[in-house]
Order: sequence, then C-alpha cells, then structure tokens
Amino acid sequence: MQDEKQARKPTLSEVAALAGVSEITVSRALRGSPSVAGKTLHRVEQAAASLGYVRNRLAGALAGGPSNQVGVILPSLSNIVFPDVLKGLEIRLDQAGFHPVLGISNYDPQQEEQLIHNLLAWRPAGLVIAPSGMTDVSRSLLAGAGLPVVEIMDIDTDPVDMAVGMSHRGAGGDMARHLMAQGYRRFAYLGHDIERDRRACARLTGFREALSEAGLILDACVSLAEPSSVTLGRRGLKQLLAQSDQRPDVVYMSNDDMAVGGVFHCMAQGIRLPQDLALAGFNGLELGQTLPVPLTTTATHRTRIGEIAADCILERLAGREPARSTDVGFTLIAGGTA
Amino acid sequence: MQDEKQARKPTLSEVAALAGVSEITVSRALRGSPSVAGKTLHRVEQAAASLGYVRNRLAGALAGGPSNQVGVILPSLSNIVFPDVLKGLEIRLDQAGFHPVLGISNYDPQQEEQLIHNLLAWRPAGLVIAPSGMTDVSRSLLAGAGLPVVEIMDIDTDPVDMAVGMSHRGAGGDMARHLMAQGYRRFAYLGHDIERDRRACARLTGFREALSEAGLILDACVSLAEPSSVTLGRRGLKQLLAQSDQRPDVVYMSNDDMAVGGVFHCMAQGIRLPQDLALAGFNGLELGQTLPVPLTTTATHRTRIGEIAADCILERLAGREPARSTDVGFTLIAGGTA
DNA sequence: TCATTGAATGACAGCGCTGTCAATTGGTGG
DNA sequence: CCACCAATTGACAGCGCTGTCATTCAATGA
Repeated sequence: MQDEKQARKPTLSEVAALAGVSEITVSRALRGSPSVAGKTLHRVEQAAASLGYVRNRLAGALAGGPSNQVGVILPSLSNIVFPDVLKGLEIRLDQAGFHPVLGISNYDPQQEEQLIHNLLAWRPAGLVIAPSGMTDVSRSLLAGAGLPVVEIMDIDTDPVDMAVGMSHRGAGGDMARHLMAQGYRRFAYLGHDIERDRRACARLTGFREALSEAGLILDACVSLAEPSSVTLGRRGLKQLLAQSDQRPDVVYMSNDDMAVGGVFHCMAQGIRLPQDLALAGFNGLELGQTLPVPLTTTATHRTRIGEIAADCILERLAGREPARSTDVGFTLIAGGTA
Repeated sequence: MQDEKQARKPTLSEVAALAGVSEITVSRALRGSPSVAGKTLHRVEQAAASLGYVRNRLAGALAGGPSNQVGVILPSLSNIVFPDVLKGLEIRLDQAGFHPVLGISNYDPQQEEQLIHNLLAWRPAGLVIAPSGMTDVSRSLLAGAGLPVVEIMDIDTDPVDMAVGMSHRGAGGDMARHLMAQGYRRFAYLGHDIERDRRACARLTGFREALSEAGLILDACVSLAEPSSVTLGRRGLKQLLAQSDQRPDVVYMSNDDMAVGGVFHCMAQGIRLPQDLALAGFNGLELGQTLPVPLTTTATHRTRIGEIAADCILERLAGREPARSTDVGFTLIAGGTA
C-alpha cells in the first residue's frame, strides 16, 4: 500500500498488468463476479491492494454499469425531522452499498427545480424527494428521468412515480377530533412559516375541516413568518395569549418544537397544563415525551419513511414493482398537555 | 420540453445537431464559457431546452472536467449536532454548485474505512470527515487520494490534510474551572456510550485534568452504553443519584441532550437547580437555552464548522492554501443550572 | 492593401471502465 | 479417442463528455 500523495490513481489496466490478466478479468474479480477462478481472484486482489487501487465509479457508471448514488432532496436540516428521515434512508441505502447525494431546497420550488436538474446530471440510480411545491418543470424532469422517484412525507397528492408518507390532513383532523372529545371548545392555532411548509398547512386544513364538521371554528390562528423552533413557540404562545381577549382552551401548535416552547412558556408563567391551557403538537419527538408532563402530539414514523423510500428505490432497481403509494400512518399520543 | 418516459437521454451531439454547431460548442455554451457568441448561446439553449437535455456529469468528470461532489462522512444523524454541521456544509457547497455525498460511520472505524473507499471511488472534489478513530488504512487512503480533505469537529489531533473544529479537551477543562469557581466541590460525570464517542471522551479527560490540577477528583463517573438522548439523561441522572450515598454538588453531563433529561428529572423530583444540584451540559443547543432555567453549557459553533470546512475545500480547489488547522472555539454559557 | 490579431468555432483523442460476444481450456461420457 | 459442455478468460467497442491544439474569419492598423 503506497502512502504518497499521487494525483494519478492506478487504473484497471495497471492492476491487470501486475496480476497478469486482462482488464476485464480484474473488473469482474473486483466486482465479485462468480465466473472468476479463486486463484485469479486472489492474485487480482493482491495486485489491487499493492497498488492502492481505488475503483473509478465514474467510468463504470458511464460505461453502462450501475450507479449506486441516490439523489435526496429535503427542504431543511434545521429540525430533527428531516435528519431522521435521512437516517432511515441512509441505513437502507448503505446496506445495499448506495450513497445519498444531498440537496436542500429551503422550501423553495425554484431551488428544488434546480437541485433536481443538478442531481439528475449525475445519473443517480434513483431520487427521493420531500417536495416543496414542485414546479411543472420539476415534474417533467422527474417523469422524463427514467429512474425510480419516491416523493416522501405526504401522500395527499398524486405522485409522479411513488410516494411514501402519511396524510397530514388526516393527522390534523384526528387531532381536532381528539381535542373535541376531551371537551375543549375554544381552539387556537400557532404556526411557523406556514407559507413555505405545505405539510404544516395541510395539517391546519385538516384541523379546520374537522372543527367545522362539528360546527366549531378556530378562534385564533397565528402564523409567524420564521422557521419553527422552541424559542419561536415560546415567544409565539406569549404573543398569542396576549392578543386574545379570552384565553383559548387549547392551542394546536404546528409541531413539537413549537409546542415544547409553548410548554416552557406555561411553566415559566405558572400556567397549568392542561387545566388552564391545553397544548398539542405534532411529530412525537422524544423531547416532548420526556417533559415532566408528556406532550399531547401525533407521532410520525420518520425514520420508517426513509427506510421504506429507500426500499422502494432498491426494489424497483431489482426489477420488482413496489406499491405506488405507501401510508406509514401516524399515532396520536394522548399525553398530559391536552 | 418532452414529458414522456425515455430511458435514453439526449446527448450533447443531438443538441449540437439541432443547434447546427459542434458538440464542443454546445459543451462550452452550456457551461457558460465566455468564448461563445451570444447568438450561438441562445440557439444552443433553445435546442437543449427543446430536447430536455440534462448534462451528464459522469462523462464530464471522467473526461477530466471538474467534479462537484464532496464526500461527507459523519458518525451519526441521530442528534441535531451533525445535521447542524451538515447544514453549514450544504449551504456553502450549494452556493458553489457542489453536492455532498453522504456516509454515516456509526462511530465505527471499520465502516468509516469502507465509506472512505466507496466515496473515493466517485472521485469527489474533496472529502469532509468527522473521524471516528481512523484506521491506518483510512489515513493512507486519504493521504493518497490527492484531494482536499478536512477533518472536522476536533482539532486536538494532527490532521492528514486540514482540520476545522475546536478543542474538546479544552472545553472540558474550561467547564471544570468554571464550576470550581462557582464553589462546587463534589463532582460527578454522566455520559453516554463513551467508548464510541471520542470527543465526549476528550471532554471528560479535560474535565478530569482541570479538577486534578486543583487537587480535586471526580467522585462519580457513570457512562451508559447507549447513544445519548434526553431519556437517557433523565434515566441516567436518576440512577446516578440513587447509587451515590452522598449527593454530588454538580453533574457534568456528556452533552445537552443528556443534560436536558437531567433537568427534567430534577423538575419532576422537585430537586431545585442549582441549589440542590447543579447540572452542566455541552453543545449549547437552543433547547437548553429555552428551558425555564437556561442550561449551563458550552456553546459550540457547529454550523460554522460546516461552513468553514466547505470553504477550505473550495479554497483549495481554487488553488489557494487555507489554514491547516482552524479553531472555531467555543463559548461557555453560564446559565442558571450551575 | 496586407500582415496581424483576437474572437469564435471545430477536430481529435481519450478519460477508465463494462456490456457483449467470442475464444480458450480441461474434463466427461460414449 | 472425440464430440461436447461448463468454466474461465479475453478482444473490442463505446459510454458522453472535455482538454488541447488547430482553424476560420472579420476587424484592425500601418
């Protein structure tokens, strides 16, 4: 094994020369083809190791070999939710020897379109995307790419190819029904940058629909044009309570980060949960469940989404036909805050 | 723009034929070369758009063009720390038109070695790695790769090429000194899977060294063989307090997740912070600072590390010579828990 | 008017590998 | 002993693009 800095890396043919076989035999040996004799294999491995040979996948993929890269487009990494999804993806992809190539869209359809184009240029084996309002160009790029595409997180819309996720609208509705069943009647909503986060928006829609089916309405609905955070939830709840002349029974927060911030505000102000005010979140983060009073929320199966999305890609590559749409569902957690 | 599924994507020469110019002119036009006439450029762009042409970077990179992929190896995505770093990396890389190709080592030197090999096979423009006990083979692979390599998080060890991070040992020492200055004398440590997390280990070492310089010792040191989490911190503190006959003055927790769990345990048990017990964490997560009593901790500049690491790669690619080692430092936050 | 220059374009080869098809080998049974 | 088969190996072409060097052509100044 050489340890010198050397720009030109050894090639197949150098390994072949050293091992005394042809290039193609080296290629096959190093890729684990069964049709290489044990002795030859050994000799090739020796030669490769002694030259410090590192296979050039660019050439391989260009020559028609398979790519093991999978494009992954997520809207953000600031909240643990998408890293959780990415973790699930990575686990499964890694097991199959694949690598995610990452792009962050910042919830911007234009950036998303650009990313799709750029990632497609690397001819990945597949693409996983948590859409942020895909443009027509985006859809057309994906449809014409001729590779497996999985749209993740939400299954409320029709996917270009495959979808893995849950119904955010349904989750919002279920939470509204749960809260109504608890006897709450005065509802408020506190959200983050909802213009950009379509899924939070879908939850709110579902929430509103369920209320309205029961003849109730949302008394207050505040959306702050900032990314969600614990701080924002804390600040936002303070603001919401200050500006409403009659305190709501319960506040549905756009996610658990926001809701935990709300819980902290209540703790600091001596507002008792849930007697004085009830709070509900979304995501089922570990954090919320470890609070002295566990958060009422909707648990989502984020890592699972990543795993299944990866499986869909891998299945398709193996020639099988995975489900067009997979619902991983969600679980309402009736905690102590509502 | 065609929207049919089509396995064979249009090539440069098809665009060239349609635009009535040579391939190389199309190549130049699409890459924004200044030596293409405005009129030609326009014609090429039209042709490319009408065919739905997507550049093949595999071929480009193989032919000697630049790659815009950067390998990124992180030990985990379960904690917000590494996504934060990744975010910083992504921001800067994206601005320059680069993409991270991700690998997760699970704190395992063997997996790490495998990942380095696999990522190098894609001939990335650079590599960023948060090392997990690199093997000799790993070092030799990196040294021989002939590309910019940035080792991130820690600067206590000698890097193969470049390093960006902070001294974890120093951070542990500073916290010990801070706590001693507050008058605490009975110290305990509660850690997570410390066998695997070398940086947490380095902090503990620094902490111990500082104590011992002052003639003090660590009365109790508990490490639980699980990944860090809020739950583990809560459970762990309970356990630690139960098994020590005399309650320590202060517990240094391996990170903020653990520490927040500890805070929750105290809240639930009516243990007053910091009168009955003091707690300190590490990382300066937003969460800890939003608690009713802000956590005493060491703020780290994670996103900054990612940004600088990306800059190092980009600088080197631009032919400049960035600093071999960059210390982003840390900031002790004297919160309310210690 | 003519050599000179710079802008714009093109021809060519080859990056390193793998799919396809062909060739070689040793062993088998009739 | 020979046709035949499976196991093993190889020759060849070409994936789609870009670096390098060469060419064209109109504009410029002496």
